[in-house]
Amino acid sequence: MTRVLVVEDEPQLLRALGINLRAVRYDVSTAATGSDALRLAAERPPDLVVLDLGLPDMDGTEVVAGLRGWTDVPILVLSGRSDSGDKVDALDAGADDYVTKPFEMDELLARLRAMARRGVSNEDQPIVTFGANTVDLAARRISRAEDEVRLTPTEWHLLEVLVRNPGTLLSQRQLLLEVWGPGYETARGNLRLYMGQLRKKLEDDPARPVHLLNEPGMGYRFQP
Amino acid sequence: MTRVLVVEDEPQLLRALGINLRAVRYDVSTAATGSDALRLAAERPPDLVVLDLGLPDMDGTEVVAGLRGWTDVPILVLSGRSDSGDKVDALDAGADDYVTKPFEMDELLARLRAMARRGVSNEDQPIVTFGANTVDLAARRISRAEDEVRLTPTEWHLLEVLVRNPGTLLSQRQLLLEVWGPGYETARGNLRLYMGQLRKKLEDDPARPVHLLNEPGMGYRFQP
DNA sequence: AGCGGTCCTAACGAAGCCCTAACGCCGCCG
DNA sequence: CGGCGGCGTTAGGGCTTCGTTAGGACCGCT
Repeated sequence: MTRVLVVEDEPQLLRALGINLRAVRYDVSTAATGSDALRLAAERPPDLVVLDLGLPDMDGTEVVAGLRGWTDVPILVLSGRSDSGDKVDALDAGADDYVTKPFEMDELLARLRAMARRGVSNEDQPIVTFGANTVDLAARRISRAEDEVRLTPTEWHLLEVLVRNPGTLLSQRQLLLEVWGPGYETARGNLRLYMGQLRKKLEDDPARPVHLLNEPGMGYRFQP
Repeated sequence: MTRVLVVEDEPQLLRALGINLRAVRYDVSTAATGSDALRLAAERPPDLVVLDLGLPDMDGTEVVAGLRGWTDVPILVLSGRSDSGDKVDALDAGADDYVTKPFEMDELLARLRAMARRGVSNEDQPIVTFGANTVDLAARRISRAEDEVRLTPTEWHLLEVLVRNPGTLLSQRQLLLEVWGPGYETARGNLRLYMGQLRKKLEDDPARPVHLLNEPGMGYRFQP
């Protein structure tokens, strides 16, 4: 049976994860702190690790580094909305994939399956191509016709939300809530600004977007 | 017994909901704020959630997201006339159904039964097909014979109301109230206008509609 | 302190959408 | 046969939304 180590300090979420994972026949062990996690992993090396970044005792990056020092076990990171910086650091430190809270349990399970299937340390398919662009969400890189495209953190966040919902129309309220957080639901001008930036960097003809589309009065849509 | 969590801040409505739900043998627990709701749901996961969008402490979307982060429990949203934007966002965030205030208690109970029957972890049916059209309500997308059809916000709203009540005759007053809100009950010309737009975009022969039908003096009917 | 980069606000044409009004058409009734 | 009301369609003005540019505030870094 596949052994999963879940590292999560919120009891409710820990419980929910345990139930769901056991329901699909994983052998689950849990830890509430980073040090516990490292100790447990050393005692009985798991096949997969689910790691919340918001731990009380250690930085998520340190936990990843502590594991990566001696094992290639696939690590899936759970990141809250506010930890986007930590998330990037964790991926750089060697995590394999991530899911942003709040997440669908289905999605988490799917990503876990993908990681288990690939076996050891391979990338998921957070790689999306559209037009001349190749977007690697996990590595945070974009190449556009052999060139590198550089995006600011906010641009990344916005693009990420769009790319993760291909073909779906996202209301401006939804986007603002996801990217800027509560309290910015009315800053529509901001959204227009950053959508413009993305188009300028990613569209062949920024004045006539093909992939980053607006539907007046409704919201924006990413069309692969 | 089926457990229902009711999230409602108006005491009278909360009381009415409690009485009616208990009368039909639901096990009811209640919360007056979003944070209470999340806490209660975590402690004793309910089988159904009835959620008012107009809560004092949190945005309805956040509550839905907070639940969807770890559970697939069916969520029915109560939305006031003024929260129509919130309602859409709540559905996008993962709510399963909604009822507009003021509502008939019978209808709410019926929709609750429908959600319970579908059971946990079953999705809505946000995809409807009629004629050459495929309507994806969640993604806000319509394809018509390989082509994309673009609808304005008002057209979407109107179509949504019709599609959610297939085969049912909806009075003009009902439609006007739902789409345009109070104060526009007499703007019949408006309804004719937008019905025409929908027919032009969705019917094979707009002059001889097959799916978007009028019953003179009565109202309109959507025929799948 | 200076500087490059990022983020936010304000402002302004341009485009799109919504509503009102008006005109034909049809069926119904006197 | 003529009036009447409901329906469908078209056209135009007012308003909202969108894309874009410019400028200033706020970092972290040298």
